Order: sequence, then C-alpha cells, then structure tokens
Amino acid sequence: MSKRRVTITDIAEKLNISASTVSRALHNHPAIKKETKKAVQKLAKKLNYYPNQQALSLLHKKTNLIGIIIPEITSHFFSSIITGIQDIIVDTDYNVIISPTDESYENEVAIVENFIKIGIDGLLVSPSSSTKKIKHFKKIKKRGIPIVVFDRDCPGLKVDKVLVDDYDGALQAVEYLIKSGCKSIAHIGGPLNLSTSKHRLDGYLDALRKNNIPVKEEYIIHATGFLHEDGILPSRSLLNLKDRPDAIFAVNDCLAIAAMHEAKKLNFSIPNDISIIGFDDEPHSSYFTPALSTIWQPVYSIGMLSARILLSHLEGSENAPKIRREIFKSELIIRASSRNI
Amino acid sequence: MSKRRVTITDIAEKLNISASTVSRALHNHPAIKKETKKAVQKLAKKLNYYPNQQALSLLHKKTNLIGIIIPEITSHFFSSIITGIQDIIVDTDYNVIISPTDESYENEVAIVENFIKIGIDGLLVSPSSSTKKIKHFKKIKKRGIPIVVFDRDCPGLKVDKVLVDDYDGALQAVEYLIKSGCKSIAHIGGPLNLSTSKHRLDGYLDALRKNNIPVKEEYIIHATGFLHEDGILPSRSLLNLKDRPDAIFAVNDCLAIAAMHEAKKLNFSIPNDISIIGFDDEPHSSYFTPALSTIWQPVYSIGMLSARILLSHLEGSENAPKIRREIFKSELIIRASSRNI
DNA sequence: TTGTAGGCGTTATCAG
DNA sequence: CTGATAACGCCTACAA
Repeated sequence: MSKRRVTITDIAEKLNISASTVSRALHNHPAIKKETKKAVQKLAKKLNYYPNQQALSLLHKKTNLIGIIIPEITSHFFSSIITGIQDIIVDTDYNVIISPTDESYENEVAIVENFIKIGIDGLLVSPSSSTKKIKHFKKIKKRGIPIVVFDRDCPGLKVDKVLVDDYDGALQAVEYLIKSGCKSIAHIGGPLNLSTSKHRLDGYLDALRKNNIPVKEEYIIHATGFLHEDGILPSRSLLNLKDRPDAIFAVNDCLAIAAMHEAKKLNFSIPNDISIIGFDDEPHSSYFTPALSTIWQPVYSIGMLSARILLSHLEGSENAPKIRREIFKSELIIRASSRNI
Repeated sequence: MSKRRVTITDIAEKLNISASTVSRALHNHPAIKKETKKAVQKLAKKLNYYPNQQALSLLHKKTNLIGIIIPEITSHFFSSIITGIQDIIVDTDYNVIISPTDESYENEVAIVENFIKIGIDGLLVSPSSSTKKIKHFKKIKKRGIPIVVFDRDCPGLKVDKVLVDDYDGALQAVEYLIKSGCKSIAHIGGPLNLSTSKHRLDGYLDALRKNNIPVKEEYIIHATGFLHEDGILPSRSLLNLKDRPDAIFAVNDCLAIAAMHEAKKLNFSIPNDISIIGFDDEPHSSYFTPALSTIWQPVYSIGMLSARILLSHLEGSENAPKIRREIFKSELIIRASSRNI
C-alpha cells in the first residue's frame, strides 16, 4: 500500500505554505496564525502524519535508544528485571533494545559493537559469566554514553551500579541452617568469576566460620551454569559422600530444585535428612514438595532503579558527577525444605 | 569525553580529500586508488569511525528495526520464542524492539503507535488476550509494513501466521486420559477470546464426544489468567465438586501445577485419585512430584520460523504474494501425574 | 505571521 | 580516479 510516509513537505504543498510553517504549526509555535495551525493539524491527522524519528535523531544527535545487555532472558530472574526496566522506560520517549549474551564474552563484545553502530544513548548491563576484560565497556564510556551495571558487578568499571547484597543473603541462609541444627552444610555454587557467585560463597564461608564450623573442601562444588541440569551432578556427588551433608545451600533455585530432586530419588527425607535452601525465589519454588526455602531479591526494583538512574543521566543536567552504588537487601523466606528453628 | 562522533567529513578534512572519496574508500569501491583506500581505512579505524545509522536510515527509508509485541516476557514460553527470534535476527542487520502488552489491548494500541512513530520495518506479534479489534494492526499493514502473527491467532488479519495445532494437542492429552481409564475429565481453560484457549477447549470437547463421554458444564472452568494464582480457585471448585473429576486437563502448566498443589493439599493421590495433564512443558514441570505430564510445543522453532518469514519479506523480492500459514504439531509427554495406559 | 537557507551524515549521480 | 551536488525529513536562525 502507501509505502511512502507522509512528510512535512507533503502537507506544506497541499496547503500552499512552507515546510517551516507546517513544522511550527505542528509544534504549536506562538507566532503562527490560528487558522493556519488548525488547517495544518487537521491535515496532518487526516494524512496520518508521523514525524520521522531518523531525521530528528540526525538533527539532535540522539537516537533515543537504550541498550540492555543481559546473560539471558528465559529465566524469571532476568525477565523480571527487564520488566522493571520497561515499566519505567515506557513512560519516556526512549525505546530499549535487549540483547542476551548467552553468557558468552564474544557475544557481549559483538553486542557492544552493534550498540555503538546503532548509536544507543545509554546502556544497562549485567555482564556475562565469562566476561573478564572490560575494554568493550570502556569504549562505550569513552564515547560519553552513560552506563548502569545491575545485579552482577563489573569490577574495574567506574559507573553507576545497582546490586544486591548477595553476601548477606547467603549469610542469612546458612546461619538459619546452623540455628536449625544442621552440622554439615554443603554449598552448590555458580561460576566463580561472577560477583554474585563469589559473594554468596563468601557469605556461606563466613557463616560457617562465625559459628566455628570447619569448612570442608568436598562440601563446596561449583556448577558450571544456573540451570537444573547443571545441578544434577554436583548434587549427586554431595549426596553420595561417605560423610553426607545434612544441608545444601544452593546458589540459585534451579540448582536447589535439582538437589531436592536427587535427594528424593535417593529416598532422603527433606528436611529431616537434609535441608535445602535456594536463592532467587522463582515463582514455581513455593509449589514444589516440599516448598523450597529461598532468598528473595527485589528483582523488579532492581530493574526500575537501574532505569531511573540511567534516565537521570540522559535527561537531567550533565552535572551529576557522583557515581552511585545502590545495594538492595535480600530476604530469607523459610518454607518447608528446611527445618524449623 | 569525546561526545561528538567522528564523521566521514572529519576523515575527509584530515586527509584533504572529499567526503565522497572517503565514503567510497570505506566501501571498497573499485575506482579508488589503493593508497587512498588504505589511508582512509587506517584513519577511520584510528579515529574509531562508525557510520551514522540515522543518516543511512534517512537516506534509505529503512530503520532496520523490527518490532515484537508479546503478552509478557516473564514466562518461559514467550521468552523462549523471543530467543528463537533473536537467534535468527542476530545474524542480520536488524535490531528488535520487544514490547510486552501485559495482556492489555490499550497497551497494545499504544505500542503500535510507538512502532509507527519510530518507523519499524516489520512486526512480529502475538496479540493480547483482551484484543478484539484489529484496527491498529491494519494500520500497520496499510503502511506496507509486513506482519507475522505467532502462537496466538488474530482472526480477520490477513498476514503470515505461525501457529501450533492446539486442538490436536488437547485432543491427544484428553484421549490419553480416557484410554488410561479416566471417566470424568475436567478442564481448566484460559481466557476464551484467545485462539489457543478456544482450540484447546475444542480439542477437549471433541475427545470426549468421540468417546461418547457426556460433556458436563461444571467440569469446565475458565481461569482469567495463566499464572499459578489464577489456577487456585478453579482447582478448588473442581476438587470440591460432589461428583469430583478423576482427571484435570489444564490449559497450561502453571494452572496444572496449581491444580496438583491443591489436590495434594486435600490429600488426593496423583495420579491414582486424580490425573493431571498440563500444556507447554515448562522446564520446571518435570521436577515436580509427581512429574507433570504435559504437551510440548516447539517454542524455539516458532520464534525462528516467524523471524525467517518476516525476513523473507524484508530482504527478499517484494513479490511473495502468498500468505503463509504454518502450523506446528505439539507432542504429548507422559510423566508421573497421569496413569499408565 | 511566514518564507528562505543551512545543516545534521551519508550516498548516488554526474561531471571532470 | 576524484570532487561537487543534491537528496533523505526536519528544525531553527535570520530575513522579510
């Protein structure tokens, strides 16, 4: 059909006036005759006129595009953060481009290249688990594009950050297990160069130390990913130990559920034989048998705050020099997979 | 830092040549001296030159933006479709803008407006459950922007479609329940103006009729949404019926899991007292106790094919007049929440 | 109150 | 082999 979009010049010609008058009329410029305004606005509506954003971008050197880099979008965790971001951005003139790295550093670099190419105005990023170098992010920063890092920290990158106190979450979980009488507590961790994995491990270790429980090497196994299938082998090794643990603290809910599944297959009773606590509070988690104890994180708020901070750089005066570092607290939710205190 | 982006003219000036020569050199135009090419390309790299996409869009009347409209992104179902789409699009020059409607028609209309404003080149859409009018989609179509509808049909809109044989999936599930000896089979459905809900209901009804099982009004309850919480009340009503059903076929896994949860709370044994089958095969579903029987759908393929069809319109010759309608088959996966045959 | 001209960055056409 | 020019759609001084 009508392939060619209606332009300001089309309207001008039909009305026998100049394009600039049309432009001004459309913007309600005070120095335009009322009748002219009316005529222009009427015709614009009739012809279904929309201003060409590309022309405006070119003029204003601003694309109104915000890039989001995340590890993946299929987990409830990250998709909820995105929802939080979108719910803020939807009220603005910006649009977001979401690009998942699939936990690959190479993909991440390619995404950044693409973002530079299309000219994003701002970047929200949660780095991949395999990201060790940050040259690509610095390249963005050097171009004057504001960055906000969320959930997973990116050490060495001096930008705004919205994180969660993973250390404290883990500490709470493990101290609870200790108080409930567990003596030998194991940990299924995540990829170690991830700040979140590291801090949860640290919380686990400190909880043991504080309570004078010796740390046992064989009680700590790091999964290579965060999916159910990544948790099966680690769970089996732990459950088959001669000195079997009486509790498992997993770095996220999927791994915890895998552990629960394996424990049940071996006919262990949960939480009597073994307590299990996860991390993230996925929506399914309370529907398992037994319902999974876990750490809740304010995912939606993380998304919203990250977006708000980025917008403040984009919209606000350029003179906000201080780099912000916001840390959300997480919350222990005790259900049936851990013993009562 | 260096706020202003490097342009072709910057390079031209430094090299004392014209912008057009720079442009040609950058594109490896045959009619350019090797030394000039080298000099230009070297300087371009040194200065970190990137072509301005907005200028190109303006010139070519093409934004290279693809819009995606989906009900929500937090379910594994839709986020997997998106992943399928992205995995195709990532190899092209296009970028996607994902906008969730949150099942609201008003949001959907607003998103379409925004898409027209920013000038998307193509649209992938799975309509909201409250969408009855399709004027907004027709507006897109009239502008010559190709549309592919996926998963949920949009009756009346004559565009390419990538759907799933929901009817057949439901038929398979219910016929299995019948063969396994269930006599009174209930259905927890979804919002009825959704093609998927309707077709699954039809499959349920036809399975009963084919097997001469009378359809009972009180065995069919429609949930208002697709989340766990939407399934609780419907499940309770069914389970509290004097003439309690011995099987429940739910329109998706979340509702099925809610039903399982409620049944367990009432101390029914699954599948002995009551069989349960869901739809979608969410990743968690096999980890529940008992593991949930369900219908698997090729979500990832739905996303990929939809993207491919859209691209064929965008890239290919404009002369592909036939409207495609692709229907994927779904597959019954029997686990432990239903009796053996 | 309105029109003209120039420019945002790039490419295609035409000319040399 | 290379340069000047116009055009994509819009806005804003400046001029009238």
